[in-house]
Amino acid sequence: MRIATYNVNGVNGRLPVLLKWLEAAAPDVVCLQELKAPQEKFPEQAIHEAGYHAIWHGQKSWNGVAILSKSAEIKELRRQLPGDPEDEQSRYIEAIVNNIVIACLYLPNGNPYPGPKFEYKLGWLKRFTAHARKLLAEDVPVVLAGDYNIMPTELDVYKPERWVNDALFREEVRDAFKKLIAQGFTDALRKLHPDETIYTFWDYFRNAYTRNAGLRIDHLLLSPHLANRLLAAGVNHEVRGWEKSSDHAPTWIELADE
DNA sequence: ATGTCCTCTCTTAGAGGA
Repeated sequence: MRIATYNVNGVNGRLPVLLKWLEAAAPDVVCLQELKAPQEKFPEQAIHEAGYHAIWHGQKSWNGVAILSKSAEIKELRRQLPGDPEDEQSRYIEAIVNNIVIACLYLPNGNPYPGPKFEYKLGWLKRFTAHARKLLAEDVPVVLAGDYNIMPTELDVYKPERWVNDALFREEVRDAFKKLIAQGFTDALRKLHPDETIYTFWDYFRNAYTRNAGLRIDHLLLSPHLANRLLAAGVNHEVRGWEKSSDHAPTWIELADE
């Protein structure tokens, strides 16, 4: 079973790229972020015609998350991160697919640092960590997949020294990621490729992709059950080179059948 | 500071976000 996460950066603007990738990679489950589309503008029909069921939580202009599934039923659990009823940003959706809890998240960017956006990011991380702890306590298989907007270590940044005061790499944010992991989650790509340079994002500016000036900010974290089933993990980095591509590349894992 | 590309609007240019 293959599960992928992909920040599409505009689900309608990137629809040809998304469909081309879905056909080529044929993942079983997909978490999408940055739909940048209101609920009613999600390209439901095109996704269905590509062979996928879908649930999504849209928002005008920004954010927006979706879960796609090729064959298995999607049973929605929630479409909001618990802990703040005031939070109206569409950044979280959660469902059961194939007996696995799939949490699809789009963590706040948090720039500029310091400021209210950075504080919002830290608050979101705190709520997310608490919710992830609850999921673990339920003792069910869980994947936390999405755009975390966090480079966990220096290995995940092309030039770490330039990013120390950026909200994607600030110490507070990396510490929060460590705490999340320490609860019992496994960073799937790092487990299988501990020393490799792996990026999932390349800025549109300054030919970042051709220079391979990238960041690893899209992650799939696995509960202990699933970490034992992990067979392979990688990035479809070539997708980033396609015309009219998102600035992210799809990131995936392969799990053994039970 | 800048670069690029998305979406939306007091729309065909500029703002805001990443």
